Amino acid sequence: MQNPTISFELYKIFYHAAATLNFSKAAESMHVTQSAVSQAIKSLETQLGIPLFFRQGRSVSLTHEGEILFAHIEKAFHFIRSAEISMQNIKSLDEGTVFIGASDTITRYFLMDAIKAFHLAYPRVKLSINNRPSPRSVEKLKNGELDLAVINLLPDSDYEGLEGVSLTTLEHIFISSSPVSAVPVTLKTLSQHPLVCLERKSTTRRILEQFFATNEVIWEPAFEFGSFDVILEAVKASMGIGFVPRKIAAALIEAGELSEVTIKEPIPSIEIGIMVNKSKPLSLAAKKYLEILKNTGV
Amino acid sequence: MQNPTISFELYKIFYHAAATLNFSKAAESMHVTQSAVSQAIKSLETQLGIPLFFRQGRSVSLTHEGEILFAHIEKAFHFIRSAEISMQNIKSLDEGTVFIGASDTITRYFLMDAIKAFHLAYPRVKLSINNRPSPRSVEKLKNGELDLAVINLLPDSDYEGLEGVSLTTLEHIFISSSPVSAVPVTLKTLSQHPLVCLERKSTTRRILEQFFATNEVIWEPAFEFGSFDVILEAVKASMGIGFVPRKIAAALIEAGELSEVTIKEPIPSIEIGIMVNKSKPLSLAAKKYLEILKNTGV
DNA sequence: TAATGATATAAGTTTATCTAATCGTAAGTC
DNA sequence: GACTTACGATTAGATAAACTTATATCATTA
Repeated sequence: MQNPTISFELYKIFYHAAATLNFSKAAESMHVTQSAVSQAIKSLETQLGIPLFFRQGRSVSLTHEGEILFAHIEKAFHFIRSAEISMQNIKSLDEGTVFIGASDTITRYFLMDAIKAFHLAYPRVKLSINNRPSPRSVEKLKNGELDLAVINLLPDSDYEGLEGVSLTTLEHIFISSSPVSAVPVTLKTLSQHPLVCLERKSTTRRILEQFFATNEVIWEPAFEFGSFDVILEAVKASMGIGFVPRKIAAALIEAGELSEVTIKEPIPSIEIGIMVNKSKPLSLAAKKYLEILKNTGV
Repeated sequence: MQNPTISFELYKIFYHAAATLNFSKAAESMHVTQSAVSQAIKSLETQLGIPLFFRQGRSVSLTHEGEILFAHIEKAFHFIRSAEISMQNIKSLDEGTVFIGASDTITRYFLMDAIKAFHLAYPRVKLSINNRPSPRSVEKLKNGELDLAVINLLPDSDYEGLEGVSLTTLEHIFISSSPVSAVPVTLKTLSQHPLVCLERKSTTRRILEQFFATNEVIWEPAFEFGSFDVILEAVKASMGIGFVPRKIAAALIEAGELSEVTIKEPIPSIEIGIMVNKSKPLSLAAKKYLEILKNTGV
């Protein structure tokens, strides 16, 4: 006798009936009639083959077996209630997490304002920022680990299953501690100076290599560092000419601590884009973050 | 927006779907079609207003929110499952408790065999024997604390709401350490001897008092004790003539350690009966115990 | 004794759930 | 690359479950 399992809905009704020990009040609290509760309880008792209540006159009480059942169902009920509260909170942005992938650089220079604004607007929603190089973020996006990723859009990459929009253009410049020339110099001229750049696997480095290759200039970096911070310091210390996104050097150039070295050849720029997984529905929180990110004029 | 609450049944379906991450398999395990699961999940997502799964191609996975929901629902599910297992066990007499009320004396001399037999037959079912005087057992029976009570049936008691059957008749006799007379003596004669009897509130004592009163014989006990064991010892020590249920003295009379003192006047006897609460359904275990009790020739 | 407060029951209706059939799509296979 | 398989979505109609209304029943209380 493989029984057609008992509907969980009956347990909900049982919970209310057992908790109040009054079918009419239980019915009221569930917005149904007393008759419905009465029938549901009867059905549960029949299906279990065990009487759960005993009715004496106008009051009902639990049988011993009913109490055993209630002890279990009560716990189950509370877990379901807390599940529903959790879902409520997620909807009202009172809890939840947005999983974001982005490189260190992008996080620091493009996401920070949005992160701050989001936290101000929805202080209970966590932002889990996964700092990985763009290709890793793309992977994680594809297998659903991330809600969204802000990455360097590379023309030859495989973005199947994803979709996104360009957020901004990342312009690169050369910088030095003091002006090199009043007029733009050629790349060839520039390559005579020691160059300070990011380590090999980075996007910025790839841009740089491609730039030299396209213009058929032989070069070699004098220094390689892991972060733009260190590069800026190195350039300030006159160790050489640096290659960084304009945005990163902007403040220091403004302050007169660094100078831009203009180049005759047009420096390639790259797109920064927001990507999401086409088949993964965006949570409300993620949508809100996206909104803020797009509005926080980058 | 006071929402018509979500059917718990949907959570059951969600549990299976999330646990297998395969709607078809989940459907199979619930003996429904894949379509039903698909629709139920969709309905749950709609009602919650939160996507729970993301479908990419032929595989589904949980969204972050889906995982949060699952974490809760999983626990609830297990509690319900254990509730159902408990109910199963109760039905198969693999667990459960029978609550029985009876006086010490009745328990010892009338229930013990049945208790042993029951325990042998259903070793996992507990017997909770509540040893109280009969009137207390009747009270507890009325308010549902007991499944059944074995009590002295007194003609003037209020057994409303209860029902029961007579189990046996409790015959009382007088006993002494050695034969008093070859022929029955009168109650008056007997009252000349020191009498050893049970304490005032007991049923046996009441019977005795009533017996003397009916026959208009003035008397006073020489000794009052709290249990029949002590009375038997006192009589054996020739401290006086005792008044006890025949059943209790039978073995000792048989062994020649005590003698019955026969009386001219007919000694009243009392009925011992099994009572249950009319409106409280008997558990299967209680039914089985009753059965055994009735068959264990008392 | 009548009124009240509670549950049970019967009949009919509504609603929710399920099935069957079909489609769409990604992933394997030859 | 075409074929096949595995899986989920969708639709429409069928079925069963759940609910409501109305009434009966019963014990308590006024």
